[in-house]
Amino acid sequence: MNQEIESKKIITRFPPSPTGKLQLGNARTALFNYLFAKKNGGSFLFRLEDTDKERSKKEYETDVIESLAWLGLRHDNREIQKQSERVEIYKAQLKRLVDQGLAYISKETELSQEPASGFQSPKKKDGERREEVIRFKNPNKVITFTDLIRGEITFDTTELGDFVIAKSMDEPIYHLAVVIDDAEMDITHVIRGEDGISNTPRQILIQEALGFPRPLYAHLPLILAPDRTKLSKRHGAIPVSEYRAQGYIPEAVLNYLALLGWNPGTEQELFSLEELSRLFDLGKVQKGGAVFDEEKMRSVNKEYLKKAGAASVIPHIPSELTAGRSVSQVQALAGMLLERISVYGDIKTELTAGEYEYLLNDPIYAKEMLKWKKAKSEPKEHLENVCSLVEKISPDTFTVSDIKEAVFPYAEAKGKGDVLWPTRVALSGKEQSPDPFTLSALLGKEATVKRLRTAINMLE
RNA sequence: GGCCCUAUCGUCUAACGGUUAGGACGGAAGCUUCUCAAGCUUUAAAUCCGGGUUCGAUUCCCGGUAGGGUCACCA
Repeated sequence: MNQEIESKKIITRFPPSPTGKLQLGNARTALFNYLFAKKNGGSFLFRLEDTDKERSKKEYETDVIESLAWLGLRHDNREIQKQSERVEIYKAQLKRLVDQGLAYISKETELSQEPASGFQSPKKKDGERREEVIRFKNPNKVITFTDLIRGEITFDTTELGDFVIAKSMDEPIYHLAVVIDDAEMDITHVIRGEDGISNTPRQILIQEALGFPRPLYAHLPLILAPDRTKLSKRHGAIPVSEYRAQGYIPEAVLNYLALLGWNPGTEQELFSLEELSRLFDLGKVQKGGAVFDEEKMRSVNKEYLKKAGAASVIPHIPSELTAGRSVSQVQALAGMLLERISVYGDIKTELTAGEYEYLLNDPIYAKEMLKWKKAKSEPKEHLENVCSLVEKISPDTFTVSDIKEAVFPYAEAKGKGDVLWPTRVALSGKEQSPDPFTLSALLGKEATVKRLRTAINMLE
């Protein structure tokens, strides 16, 4: 059977249900499906599994579609297929099963046919139970399938009992719908999360009853929260759209996600989507779950930020910081910010934390701070001299390099800390800040001179 | 609890049976134009346990232990 699949064009799919925003774990599943298809010259298809009418929402549908587009994972089917629009197809197949005696309409009495076990499902009470459902007639056989990542997996399906495959002839349950959709879309490889392993045997049972070919399966390791349990909406999972809002670069997110559970076997860590599409190999996918590490993702994003350069930062600078500044001042600002952030949104965060207060208002500080702790000389004279050096620079060439050229020789002659520390404090009012040359360029000649004079006056 | 899956530094991971067990993030230390940031250098840190197989096990097999997943008229 596998022979015949291998000769066909490879088709993978990503079938989220619009019952929540697109989470990182789902995004990685989509990515791996995308990469596997591209690597093998196949297609990557997208469909929405919205058979659950109560929980599916338009809002989530939009989020999922937009998040996927933002990440740049384009699917090859033009029209997005929705299960809710295919009820007639499911109905026809359901009817076939019932007619052939492979499924039956079950009158649900007080005693259901759930397999007996000590485990009590806490969600059993959810929703009203129908008086009549369609159950699959379980042939009670042992199913063995090959998982491309884990090898052979065997289940005895007897414990599944006659499971429900539809709430009514018009309302198929997930297991039925996936099997039919995958067959109709000619899906050759089902690549999904590890939590899908236990669904596989019942889906294979349905496939066999319907006479559909069996796709190849690959179950990806889960993405875990720091406590090593599955990342879920109520447990640490953050939607892709949230990372987008925080100012992550989509390629960086994809890059990080690719490395969660996979690596090419080399020490390379930065890849474009094209490179990933070339290098990806299901055989090199990890078996164990991987803890999501936001720090690592931030550091990957920082690498992308560096490649994007200072110019890319400019559109992300809040207007309060750019207001009243010249083009060159804004460029200097972008350069300064680039060194200090990992994602664009950090600018806003740090601004809110007061990190860039000196860019908005004249600093307020105690005059004692003007003296460097290891100073060997008084700061007042140095500030006066620096001020007059600065005043000689043309406001048109008031750049970091020109300012440094004018002031640095003096600082070297008199003691760098003795000169630079008070200058910097006069400009920023802070013990920790960018260097005084950068600060001057950011503030412009007028403000720089004004702040230096204020400091000199404080020392009178 | 039944069934299924998994097991290398704190985290993500490399090592087609033979390596001083490598890299990255994070940590520590140092260097760099005063402080911060950035950068550079150095450094600490791991093969879950017990049996096999083998001249030799991180690697193969078995058992244990631990962790996870799943047990819906959700997907």
